[in-house]
Amino acid sequence: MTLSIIEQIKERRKVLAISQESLAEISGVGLRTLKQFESGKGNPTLKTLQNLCDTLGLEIKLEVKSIE
Amino acid sequence: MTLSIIEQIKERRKVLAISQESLAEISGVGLRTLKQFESGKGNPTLKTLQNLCDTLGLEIKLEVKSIE
DNA sequence: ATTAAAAGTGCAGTATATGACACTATCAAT
DNA sequence: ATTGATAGTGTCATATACTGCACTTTTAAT
Repeated sequence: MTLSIIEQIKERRKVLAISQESLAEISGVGLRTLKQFESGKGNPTLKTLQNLCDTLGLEIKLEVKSIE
Repeated sequence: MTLSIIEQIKERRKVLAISQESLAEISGVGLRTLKQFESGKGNPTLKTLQNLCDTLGLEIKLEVKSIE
């Protein structure tokens, strides 16, 4: 059961015990925007994703899919 | 020298020897949109990224950044 | 049961991503 | 030098991402 990108971000935020409000402030992403993602709505841009990931100490990587 | 996400996608397309036009058609991403990305402009949405990655056999992963 | 903090939602304005069309530029071959 | 395929650009219309504000709901604590 692999988590979606958004779910992974949400999990990471919780591991770091940061509120949505704090993450929004630190990352520069609007609180309304963050709330939307975490409640399963929305379709973030790469820039927004990167802002969040940078703040959370996450790295976005592309891997060649293995032939299961 | 780490490549940007977009650059990695471009590289992958070339490895597979697919034209922008083919990739656009297969992935469902507009040709104009794809051209924009590969020429360094634009800020794709996650959905668009995933369409491209799916088609190219790439997987988007989030990793916890190692300390330095 | 109260309370406070955190998370989620409705609405509305602004910015911008997406996409189509037509065009130009570049490249690779003969 | 021509030709054909591929890549890049200008403009514009439409869709939607981003955001703030105000509000409600949920969660977690005493």
